[in-house]
Amino acid sequence: MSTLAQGKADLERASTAQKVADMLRERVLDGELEPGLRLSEEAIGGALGVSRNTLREAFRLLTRDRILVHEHSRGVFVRRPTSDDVRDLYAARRAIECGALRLWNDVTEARREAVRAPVRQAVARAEKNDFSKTGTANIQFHRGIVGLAGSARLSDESDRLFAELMLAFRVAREMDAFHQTYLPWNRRIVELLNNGTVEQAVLQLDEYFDAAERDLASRLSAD
Amino acid sequence: MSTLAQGKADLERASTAQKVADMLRERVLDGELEPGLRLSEEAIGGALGVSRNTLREAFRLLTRDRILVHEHSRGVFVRRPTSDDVRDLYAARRAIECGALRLWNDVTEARREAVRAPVRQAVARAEKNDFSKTGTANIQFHRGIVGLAGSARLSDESDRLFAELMLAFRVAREMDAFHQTYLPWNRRIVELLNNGTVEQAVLQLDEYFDAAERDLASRLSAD
DNA sequence: ATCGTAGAATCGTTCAACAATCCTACAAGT
DNA sequence: ACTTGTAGGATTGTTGAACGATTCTACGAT
Repeated sequence: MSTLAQGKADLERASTAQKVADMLRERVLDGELEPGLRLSEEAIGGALGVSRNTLREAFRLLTRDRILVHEHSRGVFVRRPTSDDVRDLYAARRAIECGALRLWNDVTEARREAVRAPVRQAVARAEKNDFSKTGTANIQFHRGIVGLAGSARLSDESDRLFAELMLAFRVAREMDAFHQTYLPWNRRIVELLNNGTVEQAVLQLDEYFDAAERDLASRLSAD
Repeated sequence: MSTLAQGKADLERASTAQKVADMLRERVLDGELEPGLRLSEEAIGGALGVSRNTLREAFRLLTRDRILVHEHSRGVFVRRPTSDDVRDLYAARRAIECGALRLWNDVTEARREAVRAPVRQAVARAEKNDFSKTGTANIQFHRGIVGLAGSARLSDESDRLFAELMLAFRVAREMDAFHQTYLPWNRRIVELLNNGTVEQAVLQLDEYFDAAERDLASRLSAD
């Protein structure tokens, strides 16, 4: 049954615009297309071999994800988050994740494990001096927290917030070092959760956001 | 300054696709276009005097807002929320609004007033047996709660959730009566907040979501 | 140095066309 | 009666070209 559902999902993923959007999203998040860069319809469309109309549909999709910004009669640009954007992003995450973490005792064990596992793995890698996937591990931890709420819509929106935050990290040029700093924090939160002191964990998460926001915002405003 | 910013916003609001999307959104939320209805590109485009490509851009915008659903090679349809959708929507609202309400003591007085005012007005109208705007008042109350978080992104996403919920109400055919039922609840929450017992208010809000979700979901599944 | 303007480049929108896909209805077989 | 197969029509997906509208660039005037 699940394989059939998967197959159906694959089939539905046709749409040229969707594929173009996926490719562009990857390029942006990988850093090949730098924040602030303008994406010419003619240039990109020609390079990818799709028509202008189709490309514009792809642009719309990425604008929804806040990866691109659209300026009327000027074109689309790779988003370049400001310190105000960072403030807004962390305000959203604070409400969402603290609200979700509060539900810790009401959810299935599988959902709780989705929070613990990324931290456990990150700790294991750190002990072997392997800091390669430290960025994605941190994000997995927070995705797990959002997942506690049990809403696909909320998880999707959070993914968009994370993607936008990745752009901010790129502008601040502090991607890896940044995530690395906050592994101890994640670890402490998981310990508090395992001890059953959920309210304490929420407060700790709140403090994490304070610190992270200040750190990132200062690097951006200095620019 | 604010008038200049307003003027700029008006100028930027050009875009035919945007205007078409706004018109269609209104028609759907007013109930002229019923949930489940298929929107033919040719028919709608002809009636509104816009080309197919422009109309398709408008469709994309409304798909982002979850007002329409797009099925590959089949067209776009007015969304028809299921009981699973309702479950997901309330799960998202629970996390967001409970997370935001938690911040009651940390925000400006203006933000707190945006929560109190809608309830006060609704109470005043109810005493005069005026139940005309009871629906929008309830939504304004919850918009105020989300606003406590201070994130434009979160408020925008919440508006999308509210719009989707309006569609669910329409399917359940219980729009006004539904909102009316929950005015006492809102009132109690505001009282708890004014008493300084924020944690109590959060719990009360949580219960409200439980009751509202059960109520609406049962009406949908019966259909 | 500031301002204004002509020209180039690019976007916004429309139109027409064709391939790909879906829906409908009807015929054939069990 | 129920499923299966198959044509035909209708609708969507995508392309390409075209033209007015807007923005950008560079050059010259004050």
